[in-house]
Amino acid sequence: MRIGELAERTGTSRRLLRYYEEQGLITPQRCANGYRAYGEEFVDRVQQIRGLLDAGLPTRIIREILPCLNRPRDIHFTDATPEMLALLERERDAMTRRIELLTRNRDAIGAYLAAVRDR
Amino acid sequence: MRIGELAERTGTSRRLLRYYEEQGLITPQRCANGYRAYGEEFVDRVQQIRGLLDAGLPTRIIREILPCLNRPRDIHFTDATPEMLALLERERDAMTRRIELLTRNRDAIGAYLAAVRDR
DNA sequence: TCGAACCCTCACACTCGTGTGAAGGTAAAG
DNA sequence: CTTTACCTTCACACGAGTGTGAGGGTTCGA
Repeated sequence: MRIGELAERTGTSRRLLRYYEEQGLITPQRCANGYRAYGEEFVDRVQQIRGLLDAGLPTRIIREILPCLNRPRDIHFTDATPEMLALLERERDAMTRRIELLTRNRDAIGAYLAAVRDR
Repeated sequence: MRIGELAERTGTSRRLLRYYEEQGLITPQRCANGYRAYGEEFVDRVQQIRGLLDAGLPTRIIREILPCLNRPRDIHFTDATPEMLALLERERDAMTRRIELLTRNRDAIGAYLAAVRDR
């Protein structure tokens, strides 16, 4: 798969895919002509990256935790240092707080919309 | 209340409060000496702004929808144009998608942590 | 063989939410 | 009166994401 197709299938721009690569988040193969070649698994990978970025994690952290998360079954325990685990716990808790905040705000907007509709 | 106290009570920085003002999200009074003077209601207001920013809304949008949301009971139906309502619906739906994404990612991290713990 | 639609790198520049620090005014307490 | 802890504005900088354009290569179908 070349960059255009991956961009289309993940809903990102080519630009952004190159940016993620520059940040060390994905490292596609290269064809003889220099074109990037992505496997099927990159679709999921990119979506996970977008999810984590959206969760507020900086690329720096994502780069570190991605190796632990990218194999759904065969988890990499090896490179999970204690610091890494503590970091993950903190991030998970921050995400929980974030989800609550987001839910409250969404519901506030929802309540407003409902009130207007019932007017 | 001056800026320092508001910053402390809302968990933001003074810098950020000035930025929100610059963006037209809050407009505190001014004392004779030029100091910003905030009323009690700004605590809630700032927290709501932070919630919406965290939800991914840009200040531009927040500036528009805040007048509709800032009075919990006495909602401003008046300035809720159809475009505004459509915007709010879109944002609410985007927030829902965002919550789902965030939850999935948090759970993935949680599952990883649980797996490591059970090793 | 030509053109369209891809791809490449490099680079400048903008937005948005923040941090940080400089240079200076003010207020209150020792 | 001086120190300390506020406050003011202004400005530079960063990270993440994104647009745009220059200058150039590749692939493929008409």
